[in-house]
Amino acid sequence: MEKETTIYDIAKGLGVSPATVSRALNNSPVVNKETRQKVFDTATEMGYRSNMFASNLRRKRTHTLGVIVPRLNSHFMSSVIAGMEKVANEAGYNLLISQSLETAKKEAANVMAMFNSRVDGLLVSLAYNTEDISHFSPFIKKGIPLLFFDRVAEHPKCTSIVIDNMQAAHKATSHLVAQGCTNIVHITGNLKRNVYADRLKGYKYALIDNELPFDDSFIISNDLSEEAGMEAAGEILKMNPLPDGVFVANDACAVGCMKILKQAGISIPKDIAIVGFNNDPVSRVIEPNLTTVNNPGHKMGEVAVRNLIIHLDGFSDIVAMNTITLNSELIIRESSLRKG
Amino acid sequence: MEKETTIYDIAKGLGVSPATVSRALNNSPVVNKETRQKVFDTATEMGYRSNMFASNLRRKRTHTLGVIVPRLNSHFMSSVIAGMEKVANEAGYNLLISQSLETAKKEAANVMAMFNSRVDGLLVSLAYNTEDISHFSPFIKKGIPLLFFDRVAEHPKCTSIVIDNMQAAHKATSHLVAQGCTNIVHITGNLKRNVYADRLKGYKYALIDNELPFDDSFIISNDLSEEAGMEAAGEILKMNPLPDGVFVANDACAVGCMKILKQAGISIPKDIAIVGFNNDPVSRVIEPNLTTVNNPGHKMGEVAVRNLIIHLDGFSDIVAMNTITLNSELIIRESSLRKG
DNA sequence: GTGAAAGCGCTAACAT
DNA sequence: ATGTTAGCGCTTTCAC
Repeated sequence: MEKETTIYDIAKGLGVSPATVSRALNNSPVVNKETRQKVFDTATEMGYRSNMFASNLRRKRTHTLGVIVPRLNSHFMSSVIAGMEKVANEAGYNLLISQSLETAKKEAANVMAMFNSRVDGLLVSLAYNTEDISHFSPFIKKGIPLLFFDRVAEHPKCTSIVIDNMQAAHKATSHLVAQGCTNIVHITGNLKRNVYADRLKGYKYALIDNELPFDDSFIISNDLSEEAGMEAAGEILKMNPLPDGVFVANDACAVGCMKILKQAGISIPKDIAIVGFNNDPVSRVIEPNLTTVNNPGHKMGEVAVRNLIIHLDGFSDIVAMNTITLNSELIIRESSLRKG
Repeated sequence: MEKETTIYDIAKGLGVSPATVSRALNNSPVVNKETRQKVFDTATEMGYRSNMFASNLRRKRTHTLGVIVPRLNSHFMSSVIAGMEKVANEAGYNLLISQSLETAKKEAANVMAMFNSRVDGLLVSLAYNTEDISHFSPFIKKGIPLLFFDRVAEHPKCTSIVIDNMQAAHKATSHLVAQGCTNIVHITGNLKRNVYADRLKGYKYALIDNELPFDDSFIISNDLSEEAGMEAAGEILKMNPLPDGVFVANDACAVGCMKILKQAGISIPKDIAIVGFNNDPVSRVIEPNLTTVNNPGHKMGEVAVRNLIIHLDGFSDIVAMNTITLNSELIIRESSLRKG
């Protein structure tokens, strides 16, 4: 391994001081244009690369953002990450990504790892079964910005990026009502997570606002996997009378559900109309195409990182803006269209 | 922001030297058992966390692996990343992830960023239009391990992790032949990428081995997006005679193709049998379910990182093992089943 | 088994 | 506009 070039080598080669080289390399406005050009030229020539550790050690900033997500391999999450990476990369930040695999335990371990890696800020979407957020206290105590997205937690010091899940669910359910459904089942996940609790609320209030009865026995709660959707379909088929609409809190589960219903000879949307959530690619492939709520993952990732960086660079009082809500819209497809 | 505890604080509090604290914290065998215990105790008590920059600055290792992928938000890629993250996390390594967005230019920029971040190793899947791999030379020159996966490049100093794309494509095509197809179109991507070149070869040799003619006019080349698949279907519909089989180099494109063919009243698999590639979730949703090749992304990610780490820890001569081939299998579903 | 001290490469006062 | 200097927190010889 050949020796690394340092700013001292450049300084020596150019007959200037290391400080000037450092300033030039960091585009400090005070340094002479010509000097800067010379520094850049010899830096390239000598194969110089900055040593981020030395720099970080001095500056006490890492230019690295931590990201903790439940799982990486869902369409929604990978879109979020893609959006985050884009903005972070453009702003010269790195992303340190880890998955909690939906368990609070691994989430806590990841938080500590992020803490020890001294990330400048942390972006989190909570695991399925996280009960409280005390494991984030090292960040909060130290004043390191902590930002939640999608599956968020309430905390006075933290910003959240979300869509209006309640409103979206309200629209989705009202749409089913408008299509003539009066007997609507809702399939949801762990109600500790805001996204599912809010979607349930939206469903409930939509029924009430449309003067339809709300009944707990019409709520099916599971892990929202495709398999869970197939099982839920089994339950639905046993109901008497058969429901005429199903609002599912994600698309994967909706798809599983539709598969079984179709197998059982149910006509969608004629017998049962279905609405999903997320606008996953499968929603445009399943037949009939699935009505769903577009969940802007890529944008959510962009917004989350942009806000965090603005705050880190000192341009925003993040406390003043505790929740950022992105727009989502209902995408109506054949799975719910019974009229017009 | 309260002051960070350093090893000096621990040393002072304990009446020993910082050197001893450092040794204890790093489990050096020379340090006294009791001293070590005391050090650990006060470290915890004082809320000490190691400063990786100072440590890295001295040790010249980052325990960070760079990953460059074309896009993050495909099922295959996010599975790869999930597998990588799992193994890296367990081994105490961090992952620095960036996307080339399928352009050679951004890929080169990412490579430099990774180089400047001093990753201990680099894992790459090439962009769609990368022509040569000269932009990786900083890594090769410095002897920093460079590992390609899926979309790989030949290089004597680099290991590649792949599936046997040719064999998989051969099986896929032979399967179509076995189902009675004699007129098989192949839709593929940029032939500079090994994955597409090899799949084309497998298709070609399968035809030859089955004594069917190989004809360039049966090759459609595009970017393999769903939209491209829809356009390709248009071309197919213009062919006379109509082909009776289509082997597509990925599932997204196959799905787009199927949508249009079905709209045009073509019966799948009776009129045209279809086989895709990757075993994307959509393949189990499209109707009829798509026959496809399972591409073990999660495993590929695990294997790639595990190999890299073993090499970094000095237990393997990575040069001795230039290509690692994972198993893939043909998953036969209704889209190609015309017999039995 | 432990300590003293040098230095990894960089940045930011402060001085000129 | 540029130079001097003092660390950032850690590891690692070299002594003892």
